[in-house]
Amino acid sequence: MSDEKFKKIVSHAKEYGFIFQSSEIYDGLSAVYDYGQNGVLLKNNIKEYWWKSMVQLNDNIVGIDSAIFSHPTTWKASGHVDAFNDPLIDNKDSKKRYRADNLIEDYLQKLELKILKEQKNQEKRFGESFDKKTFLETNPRVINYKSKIDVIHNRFSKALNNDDLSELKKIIDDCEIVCPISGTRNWTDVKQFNLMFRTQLGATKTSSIDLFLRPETAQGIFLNYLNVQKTGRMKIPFGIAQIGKAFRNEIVARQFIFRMREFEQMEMQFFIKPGSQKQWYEYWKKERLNWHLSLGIDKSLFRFHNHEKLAHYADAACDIEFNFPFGFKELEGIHSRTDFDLSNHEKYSSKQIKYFDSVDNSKYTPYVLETSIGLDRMFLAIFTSSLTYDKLEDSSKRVVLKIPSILAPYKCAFLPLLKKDGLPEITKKIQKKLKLNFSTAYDEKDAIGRRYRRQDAIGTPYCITVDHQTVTDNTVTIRERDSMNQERIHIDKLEEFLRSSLNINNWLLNSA
RNA sequence: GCGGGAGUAGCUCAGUUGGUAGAGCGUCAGCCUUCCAAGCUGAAUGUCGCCGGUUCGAACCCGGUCUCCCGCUCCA
Repeated sequence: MSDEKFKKIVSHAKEYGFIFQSSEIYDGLSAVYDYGQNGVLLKNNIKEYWWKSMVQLNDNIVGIDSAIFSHPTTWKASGHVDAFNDPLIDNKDSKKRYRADNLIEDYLQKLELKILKEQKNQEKRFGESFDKKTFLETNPRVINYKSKIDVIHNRFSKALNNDDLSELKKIIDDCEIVCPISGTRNWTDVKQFNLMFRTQLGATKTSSIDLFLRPETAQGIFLNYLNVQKTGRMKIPFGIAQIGKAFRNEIVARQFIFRMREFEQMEMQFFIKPGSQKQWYEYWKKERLNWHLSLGIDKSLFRFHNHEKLAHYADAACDIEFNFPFGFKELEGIHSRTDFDLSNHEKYSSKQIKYFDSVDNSKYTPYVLETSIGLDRMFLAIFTSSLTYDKLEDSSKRVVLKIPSILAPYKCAFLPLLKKDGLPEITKKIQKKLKLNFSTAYDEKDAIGRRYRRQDAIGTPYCITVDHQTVTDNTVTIRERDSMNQERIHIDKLEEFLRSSLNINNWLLNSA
């Protein structure tokens, strides 16, 4: 059902020049998409709206644009070399895939539980005379389990350190680990999945070093923390914002532009005093939701989702989820990243990354509060929630992209009512005065009603139509996209009209 | 990666048992029209996802491959 809607969204995005599959003439590239002539305008407008709300309206937030390449040690310090490296194994009967390391860990945990069970049984039997220590040291079954755990654990950590995949498989075989679903031991080989893209810096083989394309933009901010803090004379609390591309070799990338291999993030790292993270976490949760609501999108399409399993760097984390056609999914993440990143970079670089707080003469590694929104997901959220099929009174239909007008690719379209009597020339003259300050479109082909519908389909909020009356009194009609209402207005008042209704800061202030 | 479904014009799709492709909408040129896609005239557009095989002959049958969708799996 929402399948249908999703299909329509994808085809509308293509038909009207918003999103094309990348390299389509060569059959495309999996999970890579290009933004078309209208898509790029919408995308840029989203960026601008975010950037202004973050950098321009907050005195204590500055922006940077860091390189996609960074020193390879960055990803060791960040934990991505470890965390983004998964050994996976499939069960051929149940067709389920597991992380090989998780299977072994689960197995080890089961052995521990067995020991505990033995211990509890004995406790029940002997009551107060039960001596835990001697029991654990002398009970033959416990000793057996323990030595088993030791052996497996040793082999396991060795295999992990050496990236020995066949040893992992062997451990799974030796331990007779079965698939929880099928109950069989019919496993494939263990395969290594690295979620980071590799590339080389340097033109010749001998002089080149291996690099990763960044899997998140955040590290570029952490690497520049000292530079920005010192040169910008920044005082905690302060933030660094960035918009940029990130790359992940997702095992399965799906759902149109929701999960792409190359994607763009808009994120802000807010540096704070240790201990204040809870307060700032709540602050940014509220702030970020308000930002979304300021665009006028239905409140019920958003919800918070708290992470139960936290990432390796976080002490609290939640997502702002959006109700996409395929359900509520992450749109933006708000993470309390502690001092994990900065202190690790401190460790790996042997450079001191500290802040001297002259308020209380303390010196500390700042904590970090992150807000990170997927630009492509934001695009998709706007696009899917805006695409509507109106039924008009005369039972005809129209397709309208009811996007927030400040995000629209074109703010207005200039349409001569007829393609004669000098109307096109007058129209172009009026447009010329406004096109410097506003993104505008011009169309003179076909009946006026058809042209209105064309603009509806790409979300143009206003159509300005020039007719014969314009020639005599310099007035034009402004037709509004959603209501289809028309109003006559003098051409000298056009700019003021557009300015007031499309003022970004008004939108932002409305949310505050 | 596994299982299921799909790929024919810009979009949505038709194509009977194999005989080298059509429709609607859209697009383009023009006519007509003083305001909400539906009037008139004319036109363009596809190596039927790609490669190979079977066949006298393949959009259709077979194999491989790429891509998309759904479900698993994964998701700093």
